[in-house]
Amino acid sequence: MRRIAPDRDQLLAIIAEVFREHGYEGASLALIGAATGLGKGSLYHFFPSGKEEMARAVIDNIDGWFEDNVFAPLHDNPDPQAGIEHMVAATDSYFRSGRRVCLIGAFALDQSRDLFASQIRDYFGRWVAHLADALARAGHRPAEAGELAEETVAAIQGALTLARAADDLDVFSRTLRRLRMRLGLPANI
Amino acid sequence: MRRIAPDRDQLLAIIAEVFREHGYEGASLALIGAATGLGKGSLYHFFPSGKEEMARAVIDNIDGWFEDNVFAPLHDNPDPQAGIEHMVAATDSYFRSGRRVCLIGAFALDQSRDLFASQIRDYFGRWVAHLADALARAGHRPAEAGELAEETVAAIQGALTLARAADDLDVFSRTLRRLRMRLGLPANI
DNA sequence: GCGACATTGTACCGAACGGTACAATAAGTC
DNA sequence: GACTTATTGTACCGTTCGGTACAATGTCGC
Repeated sequence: MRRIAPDRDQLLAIIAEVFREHGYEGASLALIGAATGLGKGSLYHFFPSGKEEMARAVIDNIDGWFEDNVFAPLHDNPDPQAGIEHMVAATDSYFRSGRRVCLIGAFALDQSRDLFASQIRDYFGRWVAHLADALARAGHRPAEAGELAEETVAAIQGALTLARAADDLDVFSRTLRRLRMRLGLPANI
Repeated sequence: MRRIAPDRDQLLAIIAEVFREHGYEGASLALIGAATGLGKGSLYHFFPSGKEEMARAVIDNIDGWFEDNVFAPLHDNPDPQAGIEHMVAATDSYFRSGRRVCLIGAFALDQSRDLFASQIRDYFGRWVAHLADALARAGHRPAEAGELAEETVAAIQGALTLARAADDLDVFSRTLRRLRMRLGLPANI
């Protein structure tokens, strides 16, 4: 019964890639069908409310990944520095060193933000909050920790945009290197 | 006869706003027609190659505005600090303190980047190059100036994304304040 | 085997898409 | 006035859009 669960993760990953590459409007059901190998019958079986439900599920899935691999380590690791280190590494890995774009960031920019406003706000809000918390525990003053957290998350988003605009992956790795320094992490791991 | 878009610059500004809000795919000719008050006959009269030509003209128009109001001051002002100050003010003004999104940045994220790749790369490349030049003239070591310029442009893009995601304009103004400090500008003007 | 449910392919819908054709009208210019 | 060009409205094109209907097939417990 529940064995669709592991498959569902793969399915959502494929659909996410289509949304990532084409945006919400540009990701047609034809593209999604071609990428997943599923016809409309199957797609509407798994997502009865159609494209919007697919996008919502994709965002939830990404949010869950970040919750497990980024936010929770930031919050749970008794050593805040180690948690932050983990965040940087997971971020680099997730965005494939700049090859991948942030789907939720891309959604935030156009009209589709209105559809998913609360999910988008929640995702970025939790990222900033958990990072600020870890920075505060690492010794930063609370106000400074909040600003540095916001600056860090924004820098990652901006680096993804700029890396894709310039078609130069080094933009992203340079940004992570600078952030690492600013966050008080050792230069190399 | 009352014209809604008397001159080309105003027309392009209106079309730009539609692309900004809906993205390239989402900006339908119906939306563009409604926003400009022009029917398809007029739109195809001014832009014979259709939507792609409209987008290209809009990007050129934005690029030209930045050339005149941001890049040239950075390059021409004999006082590099004053040029950088001008850039920050013009940027704040152009993006309406975070209310507006960067159309070219948004285009860079999805599939439409492929259509406009060279224009997008050029825009950001010149922004970074001119800012780096001004920073070098202001006393930064060349390598450091390049990194700081890249960091600054990326931070602006990221702040626009985050401000819209969080629906909080303060994100943008806080970012500009931090950038101002890092760029060696006085805290207040 | 059976029945129950999960999954799929396919044909179809109305609406919207980008784009074209072209005649009607407006605006100069002489 | 007439001639020329710029601009516009409208009807239309083929295609694709997101979405629906539903019968056929697969998969499972029993």
